[in-house]
Amino acid sequence: MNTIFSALAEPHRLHMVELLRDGPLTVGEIAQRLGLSQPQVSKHLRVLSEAGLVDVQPIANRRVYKLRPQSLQDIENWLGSFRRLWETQFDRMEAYLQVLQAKESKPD
Amino acid sequence: MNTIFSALAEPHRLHMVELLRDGPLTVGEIAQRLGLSQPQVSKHLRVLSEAGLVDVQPIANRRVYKLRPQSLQDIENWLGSFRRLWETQFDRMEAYLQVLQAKESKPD
DNA sequence: ATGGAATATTCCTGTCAAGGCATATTTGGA
DNA sequence: TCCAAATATGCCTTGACAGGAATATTCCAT
Repeated sequence: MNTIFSALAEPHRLHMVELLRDGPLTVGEIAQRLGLSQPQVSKHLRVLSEAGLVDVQPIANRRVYKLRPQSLQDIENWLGSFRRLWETQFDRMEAYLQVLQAKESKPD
Repeated sequence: MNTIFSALAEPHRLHMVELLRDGPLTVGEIAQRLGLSQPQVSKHLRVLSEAGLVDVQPIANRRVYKLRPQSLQDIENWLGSFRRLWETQFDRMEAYLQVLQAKESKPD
């Protein structure tokens, strides 16, 4: 999970992921569309690959990169544990303040 | 979106967010539970706050931090645009390979 | 076999961010 | 008013990472 967020933290990499959302692309195509150098793209793709966000498929000279749906599902699952935060009115702020108050008047 | 991922990319910050999932906490409590120094926690909370991931509520001496559900919803929405990747069998790899083949035999 | 295209890797450099420490700031209590 | 607790901020150092240029690698076509 940490690795995934780190990979997406880089603006160009995030952009690349969003670009691949519409289908697989080769390194050169990505470089061209984003106006980046080829080595730059290769290195970013390496990071994305190691984070499990993309898959490679060598075709002759080129390498076709595509998103790996599993990684996005991982994020989805992680988000799931927070879902009650906005589905229910799960705030607990008031309850917590009372706990603080209790500690005020009766510190351990 | 970029800011959010950057904030979550830091292991300690990710840990803090997961800690706040169970309810609001003060700076000191977070520092204690994660075994971090107080300034360390304050600085990380600042980043999380600027990314819109947490809210603060001053109570006397202390500051109670809580998750901001809206930010998590933002991630959810972002993920939404990728959902068809795993809901439908949206691969396009085969189709793309044919496009590549076409370019092979007929380059521009 | 040779050359050229597509991609990966290496080395180098500059930048930025995290951690540690000290210190400022705010607040309540004696 | 003065002190102590809780938190934030500033300064400094160090490590990691992105970008650029050059080079290595792989593959196809001739």
